[in-house]
Amino acid sequence: MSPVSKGVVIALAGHESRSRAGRPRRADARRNYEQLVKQARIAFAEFGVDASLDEIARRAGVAGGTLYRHFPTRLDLIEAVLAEQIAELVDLGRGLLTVEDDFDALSTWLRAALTHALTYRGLAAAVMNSALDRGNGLVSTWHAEMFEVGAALLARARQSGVVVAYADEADVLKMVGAIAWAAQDAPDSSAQADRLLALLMNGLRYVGLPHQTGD
Amino acid sequence: MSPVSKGVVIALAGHESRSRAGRPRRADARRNYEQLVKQARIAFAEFGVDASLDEIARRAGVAGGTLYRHFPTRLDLIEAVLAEQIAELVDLGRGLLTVEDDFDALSTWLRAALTHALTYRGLAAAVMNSALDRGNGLVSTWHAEMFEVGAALLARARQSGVVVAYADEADVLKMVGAIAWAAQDAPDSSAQADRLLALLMNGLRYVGLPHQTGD
DNA sequence: ACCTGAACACCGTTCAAGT
DNA sequence: ACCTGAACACCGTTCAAGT
Repeated sequence: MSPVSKGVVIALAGHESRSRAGRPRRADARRNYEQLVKQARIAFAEFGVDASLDEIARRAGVAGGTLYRHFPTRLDLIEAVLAEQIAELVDLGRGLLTVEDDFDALSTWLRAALTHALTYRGLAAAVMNSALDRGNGLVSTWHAEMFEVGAALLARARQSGVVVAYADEADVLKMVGAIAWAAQDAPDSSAQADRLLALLMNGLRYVGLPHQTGD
Repeated sequence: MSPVSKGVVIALAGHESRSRAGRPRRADARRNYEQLVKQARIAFAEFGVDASLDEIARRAGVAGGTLYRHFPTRLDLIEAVLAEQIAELVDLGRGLLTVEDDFDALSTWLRAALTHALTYRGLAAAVMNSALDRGNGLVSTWHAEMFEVGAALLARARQSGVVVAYADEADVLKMVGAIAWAAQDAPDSSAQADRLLALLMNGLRYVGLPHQTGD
């Protein structure tokens, strides 16, 4: 509610409380915006990516057209819902960059990224994935920041030799999203996610040359 | 066309050429069935899981109701399209069980499974994933066979000590599906799939105890 | 036994009319 | 500037009527 607590999100999203022209929003527009995000959050948590936009508008107490005015595409609405979570992930990552143990820092952050990716029934994973597909043309500013901090953590661990040299930044983040997607609807969802992450971390860890069978 | 070349598929699917009662299909019903699968294959390849069933029926020259008569759910239609590919994968796996190098055999099969999972715009990966989620209540007979042959290859490699002991059968197959999903829409799709599979194989390979940092 | 095609409920999207 | 609500095109699904 207060400008202070909303500061981070506004800085990242940049369209919560002011229109494209930069002027402050009309009171009803602002209220509608907030209600839409709130109801979208609930709907996405329940139904995942396929949640009905019509239903979200209805629950927010606005007509369909209003939803479209605020969020021209489904992705715009999704991003508004994810913004806060991603900002937290970025903050965590920056803190971890100062932690001594490179591998632990990377491992901790990837675990947090996995937890994020698991939210909203695989929706976050899907968005992460498509953001990574676009390379530099990432979906949003905060995805770019998320990528940067993850890349920094990996690069650091790689340079100090605890992680294999061929581990690519985008690949590793892709794997995290992939794990979330795979474990999403499993009966033992979070347990499986844990095991799959362990498999990934094992693949990342440098333990010397693998013994060759042939030559 | 000949009973011989269609033998495998019929044996697995069990509803191509005869009705549930076991009697041979009427000629028009059989023709419709085949046209529907053929057009579905084309549509799934182009649009992925979300291909319009209406459009498939239209292109097959039948009314909507006819599609529903043959394939009560979307999954039924998808399975009919995937049946042949999965049968080939099972055959390959059985052959690989007699190959000497355990790790190479597993690696080769997982690569083939990944190629399969990449078909139809991620559709095959999604079906594999949901099949694995159901555990013993797998989606279809041929998914059960696919799981069995993959599990056998992994168990063999694990027992001879070239693969880490904690590698779970379902987990590894899940990862293959996940990799396919992740790489699906990437600009360098197949190259990324290769790299991610390499990461997985590195995580599977047993190379001795990882060096501990703490205790 | 099998197919057709109309009917239904639901969806996302657009846009003229309002305030 | 912003919202409403009707209109549109499209979708999956059901089912009575046909052959």
